[in-house]
Amino acid sequence: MFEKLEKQTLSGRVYTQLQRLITGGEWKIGSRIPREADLMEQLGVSRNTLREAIRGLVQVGLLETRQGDGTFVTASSELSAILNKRMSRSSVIEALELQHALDREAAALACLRRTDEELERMEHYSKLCRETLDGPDHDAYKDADWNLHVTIMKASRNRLLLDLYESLFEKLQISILFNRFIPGTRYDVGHPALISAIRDRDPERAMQAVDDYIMHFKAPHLEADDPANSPRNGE
Amino acid sequence: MFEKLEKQTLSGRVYTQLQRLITGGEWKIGSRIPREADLMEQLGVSRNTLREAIRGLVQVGLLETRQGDGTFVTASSELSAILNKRMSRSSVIEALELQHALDREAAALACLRRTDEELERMEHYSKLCRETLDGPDHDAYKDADWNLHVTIMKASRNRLLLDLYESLFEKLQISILFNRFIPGTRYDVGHPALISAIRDRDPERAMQAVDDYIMHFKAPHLEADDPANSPRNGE
DNA sequence: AAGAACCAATCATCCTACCTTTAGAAAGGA
DNA sequence: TCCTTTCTAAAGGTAGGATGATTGGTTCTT
Repeated sequence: MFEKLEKQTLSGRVYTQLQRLITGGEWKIGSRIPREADLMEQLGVSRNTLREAIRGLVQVGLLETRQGDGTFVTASSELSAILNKRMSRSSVIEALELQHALDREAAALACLRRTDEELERMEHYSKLCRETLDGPDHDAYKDADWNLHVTIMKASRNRLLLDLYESLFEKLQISILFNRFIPGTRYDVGHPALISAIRDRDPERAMQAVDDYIMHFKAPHLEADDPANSPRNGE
Repeated sequence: MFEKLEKQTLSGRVYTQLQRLITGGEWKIGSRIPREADLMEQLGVSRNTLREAIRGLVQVGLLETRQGDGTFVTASSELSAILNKRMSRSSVIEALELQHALDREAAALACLRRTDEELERMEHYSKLCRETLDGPDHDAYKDADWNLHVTIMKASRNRLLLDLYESLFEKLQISILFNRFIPGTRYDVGHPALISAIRDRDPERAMQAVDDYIMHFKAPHLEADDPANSPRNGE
């Protein structure tokens, strides 16, 4: 009969609006948001209402306030922010094992669902990896590697996997850099095998390829840090 | 030389205290927390400060306020609360694929890291599943099945996997129930094979067992709901 | 040029006041 | 007695002001 009318608190609506600005990219990560007085005026709400909304975004991890300085954007999605919080209590090993799980699933799904266009993009980034592996520009390799993985995630057609994966970003970057300087191994070794499997739509081989390169990443961390060896895994 | 002095805002500290009460279980899910006036007094802070903390917990998803009624506990961990928010926008298929990824990894790790005591618990729950599968008590089967999976997760010695898994609970329960009423298949089929593999510490067989039973769960959802068939996967 | 003192911007906290919603009690009518 | 309506107290929602604390930059002194 009637459409149900808005049933959210004012500060809740302000929260949503600000959140949209952040996730939508209007407010870039690292930038300072307008001061309280300006936002009060632009939004037409009182100081308390605005502050409650901002406090919510701070606790979720999207904003960070520094007294005497301003309020700054620190993350772009709630999931990624909370997962970051959670991740700070996790070991690199745990993150790697999660990556392993996600990579395997995505690789298998990508075999079934990938488009030719996506396959081309994978090959492009793989080529970039090869080219930058021994070069001086560490970031270039890192980016190419990351883009390759994300492309595979997207080809799996599962936003949930992709969102989780992107939230792992920071923790995994550490590992990528960490491993890059270990001599005697080429860490793009898994890429060609993986992409070839995805090209042939062969999930078994794809997962095997993932196993292989995750093993390489994991090995250096394992000696001193295997949870099986240190029962300090409590809360 | 000097211990670094507290560097958190007051409302931030209040947030942490309240959060501990929730995650610690002092404040049960569904219960109403003391009213603002009482908390102000007990914590020794002003209403604004308290409200900012509460607002934070509301946005994270741990609390829910109802004007004129009170404030109630709705979840017990930040990750699970946010993941629930996120999950409500996901299909059952996406959740199942994430479960697949987590189950596989946990099964493989459990092969390496399980204790004999954990193996016994798995066998216990598996037995419970068999006994309750055809019985009238749906919840008993659901619980046994869930406990079995969680035991495997714990045996993997990776808190991160376990936390994510527990956050999937609600969405996956739907699927478990959904599948239980499809005739002609016994859905505990995968359990014996999985546990046998974990007993023998054989990751390959364990993962194969996971593949098998997830396939069963997934099949009924697939016909109408394969993301590969419907390109409505955007945001 | 280096250091100290100052100042303006900004968030943090607290306070009081009033409004809106809700649940439940009280009153009234059938 | 039972149902409906009305009233009321309690709880959270919103508002605006006053003051304190921190930070970054500027200006002044040496």
